[in-house]
Amino acid sequence: MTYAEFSLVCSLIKQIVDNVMPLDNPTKTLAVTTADKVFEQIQHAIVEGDILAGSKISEPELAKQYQVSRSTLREALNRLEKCHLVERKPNVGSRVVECSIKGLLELYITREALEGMACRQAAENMTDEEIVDMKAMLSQHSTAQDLQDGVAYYQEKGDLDFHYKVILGSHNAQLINLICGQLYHLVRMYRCQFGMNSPRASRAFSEHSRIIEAISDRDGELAELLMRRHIAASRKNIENKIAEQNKLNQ
Amino acid sequence: MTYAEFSLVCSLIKQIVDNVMPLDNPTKTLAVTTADKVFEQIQHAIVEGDILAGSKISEPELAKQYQVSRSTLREALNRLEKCHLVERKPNVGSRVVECSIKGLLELYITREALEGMACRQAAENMTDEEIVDMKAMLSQHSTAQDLQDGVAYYQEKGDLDFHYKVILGSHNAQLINLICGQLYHLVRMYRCQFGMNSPRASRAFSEHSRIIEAISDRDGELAELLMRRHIAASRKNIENKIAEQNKLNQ
DNA sequence: TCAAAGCTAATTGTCGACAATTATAGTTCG
DNA sequence: CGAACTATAATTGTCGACAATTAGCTTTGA
Repeated sequence: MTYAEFSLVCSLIKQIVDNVMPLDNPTKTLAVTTADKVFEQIQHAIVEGDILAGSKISEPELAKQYQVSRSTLREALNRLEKCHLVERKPNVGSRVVECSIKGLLELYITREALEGMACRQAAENMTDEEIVDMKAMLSQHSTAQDLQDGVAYYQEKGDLDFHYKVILGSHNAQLINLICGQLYHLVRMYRCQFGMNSPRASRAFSEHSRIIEAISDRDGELAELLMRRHIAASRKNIENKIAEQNKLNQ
Repeated sequence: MTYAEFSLVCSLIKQIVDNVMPLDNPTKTLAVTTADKVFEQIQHAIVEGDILAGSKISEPELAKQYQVSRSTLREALNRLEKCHLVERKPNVGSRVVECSIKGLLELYITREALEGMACRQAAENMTDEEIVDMKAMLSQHSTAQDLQDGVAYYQEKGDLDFHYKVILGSHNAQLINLICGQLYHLVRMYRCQFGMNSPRASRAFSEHSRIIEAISDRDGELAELLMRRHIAASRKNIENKIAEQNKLNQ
């Protein structure tokens, strides 16, 4: 196999992977144990609403459904609990987390705090290569409208890619773990369940580019401010939609 | 039993509990299952360094030591993983988390972000009763120097009480869970292992009272700013100490 | 002598069964 | 008729054993 052929195969594989599970974390480690695989399957099912939010989880039933023993399933449930997708009460059982408006707003408040700080840290700690890479990604996204099919999909992916790159750029393991490993599963769940493929795309793009500029200037304070505004704008956008809907219902 | 007697007993019980496990979270739910109890015991052992940081955990050994089956011990390990006190690699095993200076600083950066936001939310969401309660606590701490024994102890407890009250005052379940349920176990671990009964007590006290003032004025922006400075000051204090020690070693 | 391969021992992951707790349905009493 | 109690069924927690994987040591070959 020539190197050119090898590269082609690699890019094809990457494309397939991106399409099959495009919204997964960059922190995700590939599942080696069966509990891991079951965890991922249930995670997808919860995020996409195949298992209803707020519903009770029957251990024997799910174990049978996924063809594993109850111990293995419990192991999977433990990981789901770690990323706040299920809650467990001792001697009572597990429930899928509920999606409430209050919960959604609390999540955005928390994101504002954490990602704001991550952005400040990114301005301080990102390598020059990482910054170049991020600029390249952004300019690629700006010319990506010719990808006719699945525009909303690519918008969401573009947004996530940007945020992930900033978070990883903080080089702060604590922040990375909290945001990518825990919060973002919930974010994705809310996006799926509330059908939030936000129509803020164009504005978000210009906000993204200003944030990158601040990071590139190594201006941590500005970078944090802009990221917080960016997330707060999303939150207010949601609040407005809710207020609108309430007005219609009255 | 008269009501007066009942009250006396209650206060005595509270005092005992406070002394036995004074530094525990307000979010802690009492252990009902044996896995819970084992979890708490190992947690204490890790935080206080009885189980060395960075050391490998042998499941069979610990199971025998705590007189439980390996499944139960694994359940406990899962909860320890949830509060970032142990890390697990599939098919390899669990290790107690390492205490590094980098990790400590990352932890404080994260606290700054989260507690800063919690403080802003507290200014917006705390009830008047909660504010009164917090002011009372502060004035009690200011006159508590007559508690001769264990000054450092009471200083630490006072500091934690203050922070807990602010965090709970945010009324944001996400923030409360992240900070109290996860970060603070690590904070306590670092405090124990690095012997950090900070000598910033007097300055910290005045900082606390200014924060409460801002909350009382419902000035969220100022409250956040002051809390972030308060935590950043702790961090810088640590950084200075480390720099000092490095100079001595050279 | 050093590196690599193979083997043994120990550790982790998974399973099914039993014990303890909780939920449910039926019954009885006021 | 409704509320409280009781007995049964179902679910969760815990246990010990087996399978799969990894680590350490010995052996073999260059």
